[in-house]
Amino acid sequence: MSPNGAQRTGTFRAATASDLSTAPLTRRKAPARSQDSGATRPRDPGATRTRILDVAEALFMEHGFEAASLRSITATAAVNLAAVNYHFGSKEELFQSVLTRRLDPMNQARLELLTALEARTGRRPLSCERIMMALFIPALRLARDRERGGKDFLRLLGRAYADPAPFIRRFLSEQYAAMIARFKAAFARALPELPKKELSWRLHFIMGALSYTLAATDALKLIAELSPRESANDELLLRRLAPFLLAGLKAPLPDLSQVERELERGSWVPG
Amino acid sequence: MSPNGAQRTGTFRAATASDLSTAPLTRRKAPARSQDSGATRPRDPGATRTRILDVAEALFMEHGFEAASLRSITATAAVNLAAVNYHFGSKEELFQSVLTRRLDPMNQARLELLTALEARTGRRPLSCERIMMALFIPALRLARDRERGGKDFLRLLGRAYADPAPFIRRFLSEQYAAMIARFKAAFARALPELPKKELSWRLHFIMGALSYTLAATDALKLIAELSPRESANDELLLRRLAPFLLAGLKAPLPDLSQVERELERGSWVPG
DNA sequence: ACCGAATTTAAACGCCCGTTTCAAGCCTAC
DNA sequence: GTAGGCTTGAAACGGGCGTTTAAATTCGGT
Repeated sequence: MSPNGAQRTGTFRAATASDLSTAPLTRRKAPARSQDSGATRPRDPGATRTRILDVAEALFMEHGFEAASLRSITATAAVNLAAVNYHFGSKEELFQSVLTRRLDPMNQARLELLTALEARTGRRPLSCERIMMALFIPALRLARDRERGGKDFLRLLGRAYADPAPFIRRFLSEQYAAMIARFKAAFARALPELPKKELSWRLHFIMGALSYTLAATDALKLIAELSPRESANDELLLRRLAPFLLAGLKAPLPDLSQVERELERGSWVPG
Repeated sequence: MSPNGAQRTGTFRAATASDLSTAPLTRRKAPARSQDSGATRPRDPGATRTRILDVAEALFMEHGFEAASLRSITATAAVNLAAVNYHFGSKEELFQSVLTRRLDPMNQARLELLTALEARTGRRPLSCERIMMALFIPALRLARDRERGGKDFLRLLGRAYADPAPFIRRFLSEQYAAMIARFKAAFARALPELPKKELSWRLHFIMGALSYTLAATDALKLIAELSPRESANDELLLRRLAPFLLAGLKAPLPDLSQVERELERGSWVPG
C-alpha cells in the first residue's frame, strides 16, 4: 500500500515515528521493492519522488518548513496531493529527506577530502588551511551547482540552522555529529596549544558563519556597496570568508580584559 | 475607527502600504490620539499593544513569520483576534513593530557608544577593539535582558536574517543601513590599509556571525561537548566571539592561491 | 490475458488562516 | 449625563491546512 514498512497495519492510526527507524534510506531511490527478489519497477522509477524533492527544496527554502504547504509543493511538482504522504510518510519526513539528499553526500565528501589530505601528509599534522579547505570545497561545489538546486539547498540549510523546531535541531545534530568530530580532531592536531574548549567554540563560529554566509540572500545588502555581481559569486565569497575564519581560528587567546574593564567603568556609557 | 491614519475610507478596501509611511512610530506608545489636542487616554494605555508585541515576539521566534498565526498570538496574549489589525494594521506591520521596538534602540545605542568613544580619542582613530565593543555591548545588554524578551528577540532577529521574504529583507536593510555605514567608516579609519571592498565583506561576516551566534538555540550542539551552562551564557559567548572576529577583521589579505591551486589540481579529490 | 503489487487519483476528514464587519463597551470632555 | 472619540467583542468572509480513505490505474511477470 505504501513504500513505508509498517504504515497502516489495518487499524485506523496515523503513521508514528516507529517506522522511521526501519530503513529510511533504502526508500530513497527504489520505493518499489517488496520482500521478493527486487524485480518489479515502474516505468520511470523515482520520478515522482524526485520532482517532489526538487520542488520541496525550493519551497521550504522560500517559506520555511511550517509555512510551505504540501498543497503548494504537490501542485508545483504536478503530482497528487497524497503523493507526499505515500512516498515519504509525512511532511516532517519529507523535510528530512530534502536535507539528507544533499547534506549526506556533502558531509561524506568533506570526510573523504580530509582523509585524503591526511594520507598525503603522513604523521605530520595537516595545516589549518588545508583542513578548512576540506570543509569548504564540498560546500562550494554545491553552491556552484548549475541546476540551481544546490544554491536553494544551501539557503534552506541556513534557515534550518536558525530554526528552533526540535525535530530539525535533532536531525541536524545527528547529521553533523560525526563530521564535526573528525574535523575537530584534525584542527586539534594542527593547533595543539589551543584549549579544546576554545576550539569547540571557534568551530561553532566557523560552521555558523559558513552556513549563514552561504545562505545569505543576494538581496541582503546590509553591508551596502557590494554589487550584485560580487554578492552572487559564491566562489569569491568563500575565498574571502576562508582567510577571515582562519585568522579567527588561529587568534591568540582573548585578552580584552583591559578594554572591557575600561568600558564597564561606564561613566561615558550613554543611556 | 483605527489608530492607523488612512485605513477604511468608507469604501470597502483592505489596508494598503500607503498608511505605512504616515508616522509608523508615533503609533508606538500612544495609539489613542486624534487630530485634536492629544488629551484622551484609556485607563491602561498601550497594554493591549504591549501584550501583543511580547507574545508576537516569542511566537514569531518559535515558528517564523508565516507560520505564527494571529489567532495563536491573540489567544496567548488574551486579546481579541481583531486587535492586531486594529492596532498594527496587518500581520506584516505587527512583525515590523516587533522588530523595531528593540532593534531601533539597540542600533541607536551602538551609534551613541561609538560617538562617545570617538569623542574621547579626539582625532586619533579608534582601535578595532573599541569599535567592535560598541557593536557588541548593546547586543549583549539585550541578551542579558532578565525578562527573557531580549533573548527571544535576538533569536527572532537571527531567523529574520535568514528569511528571504522581500518585506523582511527590505525592512532589515533600512534598519541597519545608517548604523552599518557609521561603523564601516570607523573601521576604515582604524584599518586604513584594508581595501574598502574587503572591509565590506568582513563587516558582512561579522554581522552574520554575531546575529547567527546570538540566535543559536541552546540545543544547537553541532559542536558537542559544550555544557548547557556554557552555551547558555551569552556574555561568555561574546567574549569568545569578539576576539575571533577581531582576528578575522585584521587578517592579512588572502593568499590562499597556493593551497587553492594545489587543491584544484584535484588528482587526489575523491568522488 | 490476467494477477497482484505499486502507484496515482479524487474526495473527504476536521481544523486553522488573515482580514473585515458592525455592534457593544469604555472613558473623557463637555 | 450625554455626546463622541477610541477600543474591544463576536461573528462571519473565503480560503488553505495535513492527513486518510478507498477506488482507479499502471505495469512487469506469469
